[in-house]
This record gives sequence, structure tokens and C-alpha cells, in this order.
Amino acid sequence: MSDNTPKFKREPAEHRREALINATLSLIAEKGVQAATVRAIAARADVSQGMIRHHFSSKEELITAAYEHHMDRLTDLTSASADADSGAAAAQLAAFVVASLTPPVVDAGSVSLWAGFLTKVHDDQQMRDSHERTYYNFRNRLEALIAAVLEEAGQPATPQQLRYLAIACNAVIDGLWLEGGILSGAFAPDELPEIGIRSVGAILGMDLTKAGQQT
Amino acid sequence: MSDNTPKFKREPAEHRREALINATLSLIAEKGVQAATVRAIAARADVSQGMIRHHFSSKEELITAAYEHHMDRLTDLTSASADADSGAAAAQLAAFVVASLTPPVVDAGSVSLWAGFLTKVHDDQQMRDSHERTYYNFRNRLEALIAAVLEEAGQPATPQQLRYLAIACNAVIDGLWLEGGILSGAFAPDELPEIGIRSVGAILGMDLTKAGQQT
DNA sequence: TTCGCAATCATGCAAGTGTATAATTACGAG
DNA sequence: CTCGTAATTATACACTTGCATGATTGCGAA
Repeated sequence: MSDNTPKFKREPAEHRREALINATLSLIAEKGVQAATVRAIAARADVSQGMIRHHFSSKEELITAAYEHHMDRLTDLTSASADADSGAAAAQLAAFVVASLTPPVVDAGSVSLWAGFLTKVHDDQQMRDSHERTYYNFRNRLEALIAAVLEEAGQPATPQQLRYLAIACNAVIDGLWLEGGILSGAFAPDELPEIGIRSVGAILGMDLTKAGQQT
Repeated sequence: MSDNTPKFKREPAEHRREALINATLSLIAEKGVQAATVRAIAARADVSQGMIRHHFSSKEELITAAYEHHMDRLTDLTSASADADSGAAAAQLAAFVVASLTPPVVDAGSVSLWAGFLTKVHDDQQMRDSHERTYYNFRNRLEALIAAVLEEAGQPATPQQLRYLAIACNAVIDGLWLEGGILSGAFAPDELPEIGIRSVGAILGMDLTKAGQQT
């Protein structure tokens, strides 16, 4: 009696890597980092646990890959809505801020993921590099937008000033994003983007509330 | 042959609890949450591992107690420097901001601790309550300071406006504190407090840079 | 001094961890 | 169709984890 039903399917390596990464992310978002064990990840991806070591040199490497995937996604989501706005620079900045402070970027799972990874930054050099890269990536985008807005308003700033402004605006957005994700019930739906727009505007010395509406 | 050297010493329960909490905190700050095992904590506190279950009903409870201890200490450090300033309300607020963005509050270990605990917030109700309490505690202090400053400047705000301002200022401080702790090398020593003072001032619509200097 | 008891310790256990290894099996090249 | 090989699985191993248990022992009360 020959068994014709295949016991498994050979998938392209990239598919498998992606599936494992997604399984890892959903697991961490739902139950925290400590729940992302080799066995749990494999089960969620519907493969045997050996697959992890076959496609990644260690579990740590899978975790790092998952972190980069997650952060890249967040960055893409925010950048996309800024790029989509073809209007004035102020409107683009406003769109960027709003996107950063609205679901799906603001999300309990996202913050949970981010926090979980943050604990690894402490003792993992590779993770530290990854975090640094992501941080500067986001901040530099923000700085470029700010530069354009100031230029547009006829108030060009020195590199030093620009740096300060970018760090400050980045901090507000990060802080709002964080608490919005953790204490999701503590804020009204449009409260966070509203506060974000006002605060970033105040820091830059201009009113962005108008810029956001004409989208 | 009678052995006169005592094999251990009986300590008041409060001493032991504190010792265990301190051991936990230093361990997490140095090597991350995952290093805070029952055995490691007991070793650092120079007691047997049984002590943990004797003085706390579970390891989780010890972790929670350590979190509250840590956050209370941070809150005390910042509040103290605001209270110490008997001058104008603006000066008190400035002192509060500066203290929040200067060592020992800004510290890699502190952030590491905070991040580690944050991952527990996700699935532990008690931890979630604790986090919420700490957050509102800090924000309410900030809101009171802001109210005083606006009052002083003759620009009283509505409760609604006050709430927005407190959330925004809290967010900048949190964001700066965070990145300052993680990317400690990325900022010059006085950069963070400088940016903090300027940004909070900008959000409130006033110049706090002068207020801070006359301390 | 003696004695009881709570504080402390030493040891063990069951469950779960990441990783290593060898046996299977799908599937394209020849 | 056959067959080599890389993908996949199944299983086992060494180790760590939090917690439980029962034996010690310091120390105040009597």
C-alpha cells in the first residue's frame, strides 16, 4: 500500500523565511517575547522545529530578522502617506505625523513587539546596530521633511538647529506612539494625531493644523 | 566539636525584601530581564534561592515589586529637583524637565529596566495597573507644573487644553529620555536637557531657557 | 539555660528551553 | 523512469527554569 499524500512540501527558501518571520511576529505581538519559543514558532508556521535552524543560523538570528522586518514595515507605512501627499511640504509633514499616530502604526501589538525587541538591544550587538539604523532612518526622514517645511516658510535653519528640531519632533512622536499603543483606552480616537500635529507645529514655530486638513 | 560560626543570619523581613529587590534591579539593569532568574537573584543577594518564595508569593510578584520600586525612585528623583526650586513656577518646571533628562534618570540601565518590565505589561494585569499608575502619576505632576506656569504668565488654560499640553510635554520627555538611555553616545552631555527645555517651552508658547539658568 | 518556631538552606523534580543529529522524503536533473 | 540531493521531519540531549519539600538553625521568649 503506497501512500500518495505528500508528507510535506518543498518551498522556496524565501517563502519559508518569510513564513517563519511572520509566525514569530504574530506570536510576540500576541503573547510577548517569552512566548516566541522555537517550538511555538514552528507550530504557528506549520513546520517542524528543525526548520528554524535550517533557514536561520540560530533562533537569535530569526528574532533579529523579524525585528528588522517589523520596523521596516512601520517606516514604510509612515513614509508612504507622506510621499502620497503631493502638496506643500507642510502638508507632507502633517501626513507623516498623522500616519505615525494612527492605526495601524499605533497598535498594542506593534508596541509590544518593539518593547520585546528593545530588551535584546541591551546585550546583542547585532540588535543594537539594527535599532540604531532604524532610529536614524526615521529621524533623517523627519529631518528632511522639516527642512523642506522651514524652507517653504522662508525660515531656513542651520544644520545644528535642524538637528535639534528633528530630535525633538522625533521624541514627541515616539512618546505619543508609545503611550497610545500601551494605554490605548486612555485617548480618544483623534486625540493623538491632533496633539502630535499641534506639538510638532509648536516646536517648529508654525501652524500645521491647516496643512493637514486639505488632504 | 561545636561550630560557632553562624551559617546564616536572621534579618527583618523588610531588609530581605529590599535586598532581593535591589539584587533583581541591578541584575536586570546589567544583563537584561532574561538574566533575572531565581538562582541569579538569590546569588546576588547572597541568600539561598528558597528565600524568594519565602518572602514573595512568586517570582512574578518580586519582579512587580522591583518595577514599582524602580519607577518610584525615578519619580522621586525628578520631583525632588522641582520641589527644591523655590523660585518661579517656570523655574520649577525647567528643573523638572532637566532632572528628567540628566543622569541618573537618563541611564542605560534604567531604560533597560523599563523596557524589560514593559514586556510584562502586555499579559500581566497587575503590571498593567502598576504601569498606568506610574504614568498618570508622572503626567499629573507635569500637568500641575504646567498649570502653575501658565497661571503665572497670565495665560490660564482650559482643562482640555491643559490635558493636551501635559500629554504632549510628557511625550517629548519620554521620547528624549528613551533614546538618551539607549543611544547614550549619540547625544552631547547637555544636548538632551537643552532640547527638552526648548521643546516644552515651544509647546507651552513661552521661553523656558532663562528660567532654568537662575537655579 | 532551654525550647519552640519561624527563617533559612540544600536538594530534588517536572516542565520547557535551544540545539544537534540522523532518518525520511519531495522533486528536479539526467 | 531513476536517482542524488537538499529540504524537511522526528527524536534525543544537555541544560535551565520556577517551584516544592523536608531538613537545619538562629534567636527571642519563658
